[in-house]
Amino acid sequence: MTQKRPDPYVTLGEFIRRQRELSQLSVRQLAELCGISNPYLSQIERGLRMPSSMILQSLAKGLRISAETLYTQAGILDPQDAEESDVVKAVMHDPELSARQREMLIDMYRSFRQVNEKSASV
Amino acid sequence: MTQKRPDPYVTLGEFIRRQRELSQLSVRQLAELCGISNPYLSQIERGLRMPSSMILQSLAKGLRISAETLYTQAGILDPQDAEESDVVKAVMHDPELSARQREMLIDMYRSFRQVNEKSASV
DNA sequence: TTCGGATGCTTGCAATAGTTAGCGATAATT
DNA sequence: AATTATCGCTAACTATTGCAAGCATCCGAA
Repeated sequence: MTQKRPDPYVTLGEFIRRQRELSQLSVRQLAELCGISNPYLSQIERGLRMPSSMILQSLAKGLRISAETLYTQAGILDPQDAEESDVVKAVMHDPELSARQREMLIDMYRSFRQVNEKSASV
Repeated sequence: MTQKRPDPYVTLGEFIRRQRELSQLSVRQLAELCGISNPYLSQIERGLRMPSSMILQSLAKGLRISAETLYTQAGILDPQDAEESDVVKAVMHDPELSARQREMLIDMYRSFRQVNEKSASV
């Protein structure tokens, strides 16, 4: 556990917006990717609408994130998983990788996190 | 691995009804337990209505089943997610990465695995 | 400047989720 | 037999989701 969590109390909409911006997508682009209308996505991000299960599933696919994570963010699923540094742990425990491959994956992961942190602070 | 599935093609409603009957509950009883109206539960079980995320969550609690199981039954969560490697799952769950970064990590991981498989078989 | 395109947002409207009231059937009690 | 209670379901309604059309702003090119 336990990297620091960005914010314990983000709403689903804020989370989606953040993910979208991290992916450098406009509202319209993500909306089309998910097969939903752009005004509706805008409303979801601002918390004016509560998307149905199907819409959430589409959003998860569009953002390439697990639906469970979205549900957890939405407060719909119990937040027992949703760990951040689990990536490192899982990589470390995978017996099918070589030591060198593990190292590369972890380095790459950490550099991504670092880059994101810097761009987020601006 | 995953529990054995009762039936490959049960609908969400059929699944809920079966669970309810297993629990020896009437429609009204389960409905009250979940805080929803009994006609609505009846409609869900017969496949006439598609419950929202919140309702599904209530049903999961009432039936003492993990919400993920219900979501999978509803075809909302991909069952194949459960079969992914821990690394892929962890990457998919990481909310701090962008969609593109996740994709790159997963691609890289898979190519590693593939390379190892080939060299191992020789 | 003026135009064209991309950005996010507002506004009605159609479709569907979810409710309250109540019906007909069955079963147990009096 | 009559009453009472519980069963699942129908009907009619309200509330909310999700969409198409369009507005206002900004930015780069002519």
